[in-house]
Order: sequence, then structure tokens, then C-alpha cells
Amino acid sequence: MAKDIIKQSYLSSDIPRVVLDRLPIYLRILSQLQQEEIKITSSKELSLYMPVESSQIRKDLTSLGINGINGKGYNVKVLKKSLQKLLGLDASWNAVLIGGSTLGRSAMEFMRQKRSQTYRIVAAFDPNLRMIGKKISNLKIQDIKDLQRTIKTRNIKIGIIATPNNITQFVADTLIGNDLFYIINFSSFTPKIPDYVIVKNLDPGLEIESMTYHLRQRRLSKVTS
Amino acid sequence: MAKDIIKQSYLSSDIPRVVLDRLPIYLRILSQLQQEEIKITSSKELSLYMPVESSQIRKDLTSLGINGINGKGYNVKVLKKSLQKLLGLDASWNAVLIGGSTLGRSAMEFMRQKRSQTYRIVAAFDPNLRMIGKKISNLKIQDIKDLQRTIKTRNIKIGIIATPNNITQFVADTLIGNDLFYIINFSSFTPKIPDYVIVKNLDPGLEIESMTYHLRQRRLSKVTS
DNA sequence: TAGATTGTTAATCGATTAACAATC
DNA sequence: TAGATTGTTAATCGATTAACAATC
Repeated sequence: MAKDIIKQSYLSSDIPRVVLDRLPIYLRILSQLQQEEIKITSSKELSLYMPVESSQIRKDLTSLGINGINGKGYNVKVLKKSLQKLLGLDASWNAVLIGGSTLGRSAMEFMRQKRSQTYRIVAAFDPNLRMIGKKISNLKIQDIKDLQRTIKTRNIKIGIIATPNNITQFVADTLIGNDLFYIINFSSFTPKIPDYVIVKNLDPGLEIESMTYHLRQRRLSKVTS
Repeated sequence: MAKDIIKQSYLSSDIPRVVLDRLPIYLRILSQLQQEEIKITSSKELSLYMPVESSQIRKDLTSLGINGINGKGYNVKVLKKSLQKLLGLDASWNAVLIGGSTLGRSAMEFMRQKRSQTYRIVAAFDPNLRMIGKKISNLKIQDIKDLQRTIKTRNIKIGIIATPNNITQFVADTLIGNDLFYIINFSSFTPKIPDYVIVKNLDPGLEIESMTYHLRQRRLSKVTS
């Protein structure tokens, strides 16, 4: 029932995925420009920092209802604010970490470095009973039985999986069963999920493995040339 | 001169980026199937684990010269081997880490978790002279002056940036200047790079920030429905 | 005004999907 | 053989780019 409503609203979100994925990149670039005290930028300048034509950037922005100053460009501050609001970055979202062993700890540590205002890890759990009570960063690892209650009381919307690959599916199912439909997955297992759930797999290995293809190519071409 | 050759060979690598990015995902799924002792799979089965139609998968594979058993499917072991070889995962690539403070440490720790056979971090540097000599994991942080020599002697092909945002560009330029054209960037700054360089920006923030859009959408739709 | 840049359309490009004969 | 799945083509879909009049 609740899922039906959500599914519907998800499908109705009208920004194409490719556009959506570019927006945080625009924001990064705008922040950089701000640090350089640049007040007005242009689609052309923005395009220097990413592999996208200026016309694409203009198109993205107009499609979102964001307009520049005709003949001038875009006000950096205004554009940044618009994008932040659109992406929901003016709010802060609570997240829960599942997995208190080394992967969990390093993932936590790594995310902490980024000091994002957008999300906060406010609770930690581990399916392994032996981990309960141990501390990870400043959080006490809780019994997974209390997951549902904690999600409610702490208004948690994002689940972070940092468990061994062999229980990733179980953990994902648990999160989804507890109405967490936004999942960040640090494990190397890609869980099967219903289509109203959004999972981001953050596995550096995935990136590096497509890199090595190019490495190999270049070596071959050097040898043969 | 050397750059010209490389540039050329990069452009001539004929696998489309979208296809290339799917290959490591196929490999993950194949490993999972192997763990379940499944010997023969099909494009249909593989498509269950990722948002791609079976015809796409067949097309990807034939385009790479990989053939299945007509009427039967694909031999899991054979397919895995073929993809690994194609991606250059039968080799091991040496990487250097730049940045020995907390971000560097947690990135290192995080990557260690993954125990990839594909790459190995064999040296660490920091532009900050005060960091020199400190240990990170089992590596001693070296003076960046020795970067060039170490790259040569240790046959390093991959550079990992884990420095504060404000020096990312400097570090990227340094790496490129030392003929490292494969860069993994853990900072939140997107450096400007020549087009023959491949940079993978691994910033969980990027992923999460496009997630919050959907979070916001659903909240709004719940309120209005 | 002259120069620069937006907003927008049309053309191009490439990726995905559906369908089915060929094959095991 | 019957059933299932590949390999491949054609159709569809969507994203990117180029071009330019309108605007500051």
C-alpha cells in the first residue's frame, strides 16, 4: 500500500537520471568557483571542468526551470542555491550503518572525512551478536532487533551496508523490510532489490577494474608500435 | 611525443564506455553464481541481477567476441575468465597513494578491505614535508621529490589522490607530469586534466546527493497525496 | 553599440529494447 | 523432438551536440 504510493511517486520524478547525476558535479564546480571568488560564470566555463558541452549544461538548467542572465551567464551563488534546494540538500538526512567490523569502520571513517551536511550516521548495527555493545566512532553497535524502533525514533531514511558479501542480500532485505528504500552499499555483492528501492554501490574495485582495461590497451599498443 | 602515441591508442580503444563499465558488474555477478555452484548461466539470469535487458548482455558479449553455447547459455567459469583477461585483471598493477593524513589513511584502509588482486598500493607520498617518514599502513611516507624515481623503479601505473581539496589540482598535475595517466581521486575537487588522462572520482557525496533528490520527492508526494 | 552568452530547436549520435530465425 | 537460449537485425528510445536568433 505505502509502497504503491512511493513507487508511483518515484516513477513520476521527472529528471532523467543522467541529468540528476550531473547536478552534484555542477555543485562541486560552483563551490570551487566560489572559493576563487568568481561571482558570475557561464555554461562555457562550467563545461571546462567536465566532459560535457556548454549547450548540454544550458539545457539541463533550463529543463529544471533554472534561468541564467541572458547575454551574461549565471550568478554562481544563485545557481548553487537553486541546485541545492532542488536536490534536497538544504535538509539533513539521518542514516544507519549496518556492519561494525573493519569494513564498517573504514567506511564510516571515510565518510566522516567528507563532512557532508547532507547526511548523518546516527546509529550502527551488526547482525553478529558478538559485535553488540562495541563502539564504532562515537556510536554503540546495537542489536539488529532494535532496528525498526531506531529507524522510527531517529527518523532514519538511508541505510548503509558495510557487511561481508555473503550477508549483503540479507541485510538489504532487512533494510527494505524496515521501509528503508535508500541504500548505500559498500560491499562487493550487488543485492537484488525491488524497483522502488535505490541502491548506490560504492565499490572502488568497480572503477579500477574498468581502468585496467585501458592500462592493458596502452601497454599492448606501446609494444606493437 | 609519448603523449601523442598514448592519446591515439586511448582513442582507438573500441569498447564503448557504457559497455566497459558493465563488465566489472558482470564479473561480480559471475562470482556470486560461482559461489552458489552454478556452472551454466544465461543472459536472462544475469539480467535479473542488474537493470539491463538480456538482449543487451548478449550484445555486449558478442561485441567482445565472447560466445555462449547456442541454446544453452554461458559457462560461468569460461565467461569469467574471458572477461578477466579482457579487462587486464590477470595482471596486477602498482599504485601510489598521495596524501598521508586522515583521508589518505581511511581511503587506504578502505581499499585494503577490498583485497583486490588487481592493484596494490606500493608507495605513499605527501606534499606536506612534516608528514615525511610517518607510517601509513606498512608504508613509509616519502618526500614527493622522490616520486619520479619511485614511479620508475616500482613500475607504478596508478595514482591515488587523497589530499585536501585545495591541493588536488596540484597533485593531479604532479602525477600527470610524472607520466601517471590513471588517477583515482578521493578528494571532492574535480581536477582539470588533459583528455588522455583517466580520472575516477570516488566521492560518496556525489552519489548521496543525487539520492536526496528522490528522498525529497517522496516526502513531498506523501505530503500532497 | 559591440561582444558575449543564453535559451531553444533541429540534427546527430549512440544506446537500449524487441523480435525471431538459427541452433543446441 | 520440444524447449530454451543464443546471435543478430531492425525499431525505438533518449541523450548529446551544433547552430543561431534573442537578449543583456
